[in-house]
Amino acid sequence: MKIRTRYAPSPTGRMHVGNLRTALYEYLIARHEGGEFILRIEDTDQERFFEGALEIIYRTMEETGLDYDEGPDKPGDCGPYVQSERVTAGIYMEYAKKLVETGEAYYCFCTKERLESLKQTIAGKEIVAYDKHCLHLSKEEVEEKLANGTPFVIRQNIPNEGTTSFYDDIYGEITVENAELDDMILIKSDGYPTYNFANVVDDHLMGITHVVRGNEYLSSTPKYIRLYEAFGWEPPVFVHLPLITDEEHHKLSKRSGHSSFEDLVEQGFLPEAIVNFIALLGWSPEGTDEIFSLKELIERFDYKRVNKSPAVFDMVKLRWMNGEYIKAMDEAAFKKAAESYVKAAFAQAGDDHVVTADGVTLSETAIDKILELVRTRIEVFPDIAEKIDFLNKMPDYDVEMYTHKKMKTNSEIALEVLKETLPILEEQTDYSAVGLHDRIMKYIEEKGVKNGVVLWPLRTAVSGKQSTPGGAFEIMEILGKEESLRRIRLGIQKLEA
RNA sequence: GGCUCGUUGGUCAAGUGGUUAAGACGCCGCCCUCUCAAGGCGGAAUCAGGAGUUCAAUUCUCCUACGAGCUGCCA
Repeated sequence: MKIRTRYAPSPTGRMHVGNLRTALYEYLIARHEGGEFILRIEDTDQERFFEGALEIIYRTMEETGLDYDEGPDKPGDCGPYVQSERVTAGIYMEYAKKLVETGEAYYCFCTKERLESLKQTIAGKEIVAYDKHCLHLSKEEVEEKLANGTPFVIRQNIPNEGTTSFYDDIYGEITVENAELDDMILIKSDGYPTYNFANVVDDHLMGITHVVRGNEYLSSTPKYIRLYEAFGWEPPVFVHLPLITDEEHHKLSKRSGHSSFEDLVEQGFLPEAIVNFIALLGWSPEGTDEIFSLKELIERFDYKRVNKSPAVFDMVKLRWMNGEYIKAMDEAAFKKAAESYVKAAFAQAGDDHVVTADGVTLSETAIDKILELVRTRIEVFPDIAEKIDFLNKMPDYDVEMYTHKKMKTNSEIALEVLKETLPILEEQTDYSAVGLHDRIMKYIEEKGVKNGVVLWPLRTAVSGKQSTPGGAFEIMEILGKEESLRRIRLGIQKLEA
């Protein structure tokens, strides 16, 4: 049988990484076997509906590469793919009534007040266990209330004896006492189905073979099983996924600031890296590889290897992985993605140049050099700003910086070196890194000192920073002759003061 | 409270009735080197606790502890 999985988000906001991982695994399970993957929108809660959330879902699926075979915007044989439209079509009410007819469900007219009176507080939590009050209404009473328009819900009728079991492909056999199962609402008083009911009906009607979802549904799955049985339907394969938590081992929440795909993209992460990273949260492949494209994930994904225990979302490792993706990008793609961050680090920017706060115009080729230098030094694009701030504006630095034990320099030596190299650099016309290198190395050789003795002061003078992407030559090449000399003279001034 | 699930280094994790208990991130050190990265090499660090089964338990069983989820006319 062909595998069919579905991703069924509700449009309530940004896409949570837990949901994204569920979508990913559903996609992978289907694609690995050459099966089908569909998108269904579960918008049965009108109150939580969020304008624009649908677009977020479409865009996220697109950016992550999770292409689906059927969905609201990809008609198939099981439409409509939006639950509110299915409500209009009367699908859920029809199935709910079938259950009422067979005694598997019943109308409930209980008021909010009565339900409230059933509420009890246990261990600080309010708990309602419905008492099947309306199950005992006579047929006539029900007809009458229905006829005079009394608001109602339809509840599932679960017996108080016996047990219900099911097999989860990850967690194994799970059994629950029926008495533990509340008579959950199938159809709400507004005529909309609850998630629980719509999910079962749609999964069956849409031919879903593998239901993949978060761990939080594990304990309510027996109720779903009873629904399948009540309808006489074959339950699907269940694949429950472990939770993704924050560093404190709590369910990843919006407060963490990186709970959604969109948050992560805003922070400069690449969709490919995010997908790769979350694929490894709760699943691991055979072997020790960790960097996988979506295509490779499809080939290697075996859901039987999914873990049972929760996984902490580790930003540090995500950052590392993103850095790996940055390093692996081809030049053009990297430039496209990083250029705007480089330009933003300067006072002014044009199409093919940039002007520093110190008034120096840097050409397109200088920008390309910067891009190259920065590439292996960042994990996320916003890191660029801090790395190159000194190019935009010469920082005010302490002369102490010229003293470096390992480089065997101090203020006196630095002053001497700067004074000696200044005329050489004034004469020098070739300001390419190679040209500068050759000329200065010649000087170092003549002087008979270690490289650091000369290069540390030069780099310091030209950058004013303890560490920089690239060395003295690269920086001078980018800055150009005039600005480089200006900075060196500034250094001499500082050292003489 | 009840029910369900989980627990291998700080984190992601492999793994098995007998292993020197993989690998990755991070951390530390060394090499390279004009700084910082990158790259290379190496190091520290793990089977929650207690019983039981067994010649042998990280692995199987039970208990405890801890954590999480559910207990909504949310999904």
